Amino acid sequence: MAKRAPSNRIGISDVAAKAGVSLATVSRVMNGNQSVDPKIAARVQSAAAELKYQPNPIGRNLARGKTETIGVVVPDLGNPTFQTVLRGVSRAAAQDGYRVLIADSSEVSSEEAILAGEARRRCDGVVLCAPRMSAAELEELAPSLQPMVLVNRTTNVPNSPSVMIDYGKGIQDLAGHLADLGHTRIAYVAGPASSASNALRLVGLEKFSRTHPHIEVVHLRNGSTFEDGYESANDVLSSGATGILAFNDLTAMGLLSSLNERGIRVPEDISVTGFDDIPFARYTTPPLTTAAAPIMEAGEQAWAQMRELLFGNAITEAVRVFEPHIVVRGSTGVPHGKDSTAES
Amino acid sequence: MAKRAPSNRIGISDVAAKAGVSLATVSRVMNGNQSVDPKIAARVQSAAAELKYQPNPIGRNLARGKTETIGVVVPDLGNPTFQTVLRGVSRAAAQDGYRVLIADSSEVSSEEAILAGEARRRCDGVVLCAPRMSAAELEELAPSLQPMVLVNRTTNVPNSPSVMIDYGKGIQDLAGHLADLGHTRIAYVAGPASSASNALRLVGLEKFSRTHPHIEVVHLRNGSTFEDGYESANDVLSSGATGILAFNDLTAMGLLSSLNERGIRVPEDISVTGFDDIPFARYTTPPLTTAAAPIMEAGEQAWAQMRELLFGNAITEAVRVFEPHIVVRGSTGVPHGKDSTAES
DNA sequence: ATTTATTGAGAAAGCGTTTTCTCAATCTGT
DNA sequence: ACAGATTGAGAAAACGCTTTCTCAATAAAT
Repeated sequence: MAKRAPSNRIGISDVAAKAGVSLATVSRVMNGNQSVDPKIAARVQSAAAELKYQPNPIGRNLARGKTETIGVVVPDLGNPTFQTVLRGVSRAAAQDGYRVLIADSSEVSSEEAILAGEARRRCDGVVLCAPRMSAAELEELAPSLQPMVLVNRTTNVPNSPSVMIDYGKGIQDLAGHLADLGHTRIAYVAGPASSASNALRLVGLEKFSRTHPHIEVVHLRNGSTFEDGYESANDVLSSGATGILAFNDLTAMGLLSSLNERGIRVPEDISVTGFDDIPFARYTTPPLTTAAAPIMEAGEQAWAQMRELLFGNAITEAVRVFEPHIVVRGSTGVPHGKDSTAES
Repeated sequence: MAKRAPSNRIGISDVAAKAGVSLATVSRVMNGNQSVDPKIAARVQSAAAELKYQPNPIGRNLARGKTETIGVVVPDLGNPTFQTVLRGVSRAAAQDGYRVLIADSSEVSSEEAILAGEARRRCDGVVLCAPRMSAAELEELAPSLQPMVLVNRTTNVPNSPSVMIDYGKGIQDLAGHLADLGHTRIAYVAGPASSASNALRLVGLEKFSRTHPHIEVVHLRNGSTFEDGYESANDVLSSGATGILAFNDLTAMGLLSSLNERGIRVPEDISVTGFDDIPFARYTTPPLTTAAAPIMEAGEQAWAQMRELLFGNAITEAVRVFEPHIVVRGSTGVPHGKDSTAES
């Protein structure tokens, strides 16, 4: 791009001309550099104001070698979890004057690495949500993405902090809640096998079983949608469990719906819990006991980690863990036959 | 930024050196310029590949005067509507190799104009969702934002296309559906007064009343949340209407919940409709009759409009309107006393 | 075989800033 | 008053590319 187009946009040189100073001085004034005579500074300021001069960020980016923008890579912008992470990151970053570029791989995981790389080149750093990416691929990719922070997974690549939701702890707490109520046979209606957060729940249940040997935990395969939950009813009933841990709120609602149609009372006959505390969880009949994951906070912390990487002195190597907190509503209660809560 | 930091990142000059050609040639090869000897091109390609050279988009942006990025300004990233618009824009733009920078004003409407301007300077164009901005302010802002496309509002500033959801048509169709079922007294439980889409619904109802003079339409003030819907039950019942048009699915669900508690049967005693067709609308009891707004399509079309502005030959001045389509489920039926549908 | 058209690649001028370098002018201390 | 320390502003180099300009080397035409 050479001498074409007289570039109507007004630039730093226009201001310099109007104020009768050099480009360098204008730049200094615009950046609040102190080493400039207040008188001249004022002259530049007013010239800039009169011309409504706005520095061109692109030129600035090149000169400074940074964009004040970070990329957020998500596998699916339609997924409420990632929407919320995105929102948390965006809000927190905005506080520090940073913007967010989105890279939605639309579930095409083969594109993920490329997309992340492109985003990284345009930005000062990347927040990566890539639950399905293999550990090996991540390990290879991570160094080229730094500064990078991971969401809901970790890697042992140096200088790659993470924020995590402790799904294992959440499911443990829910199981504990059912145990406290007196349930002795609990069923976990699992999510998709490929889901990383499902794996974390399984680890949590493992731990639960070890600390509660007298409680039977049966595992049922299932999915993550309302329909999956609906269709799990047969398995649930034949499992003989009185307390059901659904994979998430959606499947819990599906299950609730099916149980309701069959005339099975919740929580009198069967207790049901969800996970996530989506907005509608409180409006089901009965309102759903669930574990609320502080996803937005996680997003905000992802920015905090990124900020550490960008301007931090200390070498951050942290994994910040967020624990879901359970919210008890009407879908859980004392199992049939018992008539008093048994607090542990 | 002068001679500091030997800039470890490999650049175009490294490739040029390795391939034994000039920078210009490397650039030409990287951009698929035909006027380069295939032999040399191959040499450059392999040099680039060996060095894993990736062009720096920032330098490229400056040289080309464009970023292949568009900004999407939304008033609240937590609002499902804007999330969906964002997703639609992002997906469609990605098809053409464009990325999206998000600018969330977090409901601070005083910041909206500034944010939009900043986004514009970093991007090649802006998709603006600013339902609350005054027409005057928009008119003043619009020229400085172009190329710009508006979502769910219009302006008479030249070259400022829009995509719109026709909320008026949607509510008319829902009212028409109730009329067809035989309802003669219909209540509209309005949304927030400040809401632009509420205003559009009112206009639609106006039109409906004109074409259906024999049907009474009463207006009730209300809000946009589940709770608002729940609390509207008294007004609804005392209105004497048998068909209720709730502002949206959320308020409809609140109303449904309250009616259910009072033992009022839906749709036998009262028919209820929502608006939006949120994912849970199909899972209420009874499943909710509602109007589905094709928001994601609108987002996709917003990109289509933007593309026209960016590379289009014709001067686009279009307003693209998307009509909601009603989806009839179990929450509407023939009013008490009638026993057959009366098709119009 | 000589002139003209064509292809192809290098040199260099941007793109709009920031920042280093440089040097004149003003200030300090004695 | 004079050498040395400061302050302050302009000139120019960078940032990493793209693209025009220019010109040598071929191919085509007479």
